[in-house]
Amino acid sequence: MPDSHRDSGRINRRDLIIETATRLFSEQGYTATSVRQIAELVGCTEAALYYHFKDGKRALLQAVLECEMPKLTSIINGSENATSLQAAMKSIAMQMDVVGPERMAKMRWILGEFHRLSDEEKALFHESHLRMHHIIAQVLRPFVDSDEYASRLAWIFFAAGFGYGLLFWNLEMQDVANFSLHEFMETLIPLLVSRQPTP
Amino acid sequence: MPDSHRDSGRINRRDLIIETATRLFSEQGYTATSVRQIAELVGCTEAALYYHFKDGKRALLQAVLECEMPKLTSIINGSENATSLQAAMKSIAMQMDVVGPERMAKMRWILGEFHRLSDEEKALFHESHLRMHHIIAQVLRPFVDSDEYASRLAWIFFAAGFGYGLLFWNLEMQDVANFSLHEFMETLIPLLVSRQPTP
DNA sequence: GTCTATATTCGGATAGAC
DNA sequence: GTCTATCCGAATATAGAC
Repeated sequence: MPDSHRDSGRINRRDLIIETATRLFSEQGYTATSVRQIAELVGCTEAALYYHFKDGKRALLQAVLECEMPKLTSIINGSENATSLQAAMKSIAMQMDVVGPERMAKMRWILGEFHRLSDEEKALFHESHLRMHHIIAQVLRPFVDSDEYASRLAWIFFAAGFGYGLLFWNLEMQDVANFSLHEFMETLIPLLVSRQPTP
Repeated sequence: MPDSHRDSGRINRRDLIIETATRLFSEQGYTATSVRQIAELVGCTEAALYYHFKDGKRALLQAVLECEMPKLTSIINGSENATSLQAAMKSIAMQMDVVGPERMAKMRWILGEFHRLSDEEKALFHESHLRMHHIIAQVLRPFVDSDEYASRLAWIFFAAGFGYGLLFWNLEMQDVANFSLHEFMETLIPLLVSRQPTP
């Protein structure tokens, strides 16, 4: 990977292309987005785009997938020093609200495109989500009896938050049902902290 | 809508087209699927397809969306006469396992395509999911103190199951993490039944 | 209802000049 | 690195014969 330096305050063209492609793929889907359209929005020609991504559209997809997968874990900021299970979960839930529509759009897109990705591309997400789960489990660990239970609780919390986001933000259920993320978490978290390992 | 009768055991061609389109849209996405390909699989020409759907591909999408939205609620079969909150949830969870990859694939596809649908098309799903939530809430209602709490619990249960399905089946986390739907529910349900309205 | 044939537009991709 | 010009295949859609 070549150094992606900035020249005089503007990000270089290659990065701009990736950025633009990410937006368009997320909004329209991979196949529905044409190289032509990306080039237009970037402000260059298709030929220029093929200079940066020799293998064409597919290489661009690759780059988009590899890019900005990192800060998924930033969701946990500040949760490390929570003093109770309840506080830890609340802290994570707060961060979830900040994820915002931008990242959610990309998530939604990948969800739809996932089964068509190659094994290597899939592995990227598996790794990223496992890391995410692992960090949540670590944050919860001090307040439960076993690693095993921390892991389960982390999956449940992850899945519930994920499901809420998709139902209410992605499928726009918020337009027809009154249940804010805050209310959701206010109801869920007390339930999740109510018990230790299997009764 | 004209009568979709069968002629001598075979479903009529219009229905066959919808069925085929549903499969292809789910697998490849709307834009990635060509009218040509649908016609080939159906075993007719594009022209024949345009006879059945005068407004072309978009009309086909419409038909696919309107079709088979019903039996979402069949998930609740047998849960009506549960004798405890725990039993009711378990019963619903069991049915979820039966939904199978076919419906899940369509769900996944719609999730990705949703934000590009028209308001009328979106309304179809809002209605369907609200009905789903409402039925779950009704099943849970006898075992909790208020309609309000039944509603919240139903959303949580819905979102958690939804999130599990997408994470483990759709994003194929089952390949890299050991957490079966059974284990998930075995852990979640006891937590959800542990308390009544806000403490 | 279904076909053949065709119009037309748009897609990804490349060659070669600058 | 970026452009102009171009190739070619595939897409949606329609006309008109049977």
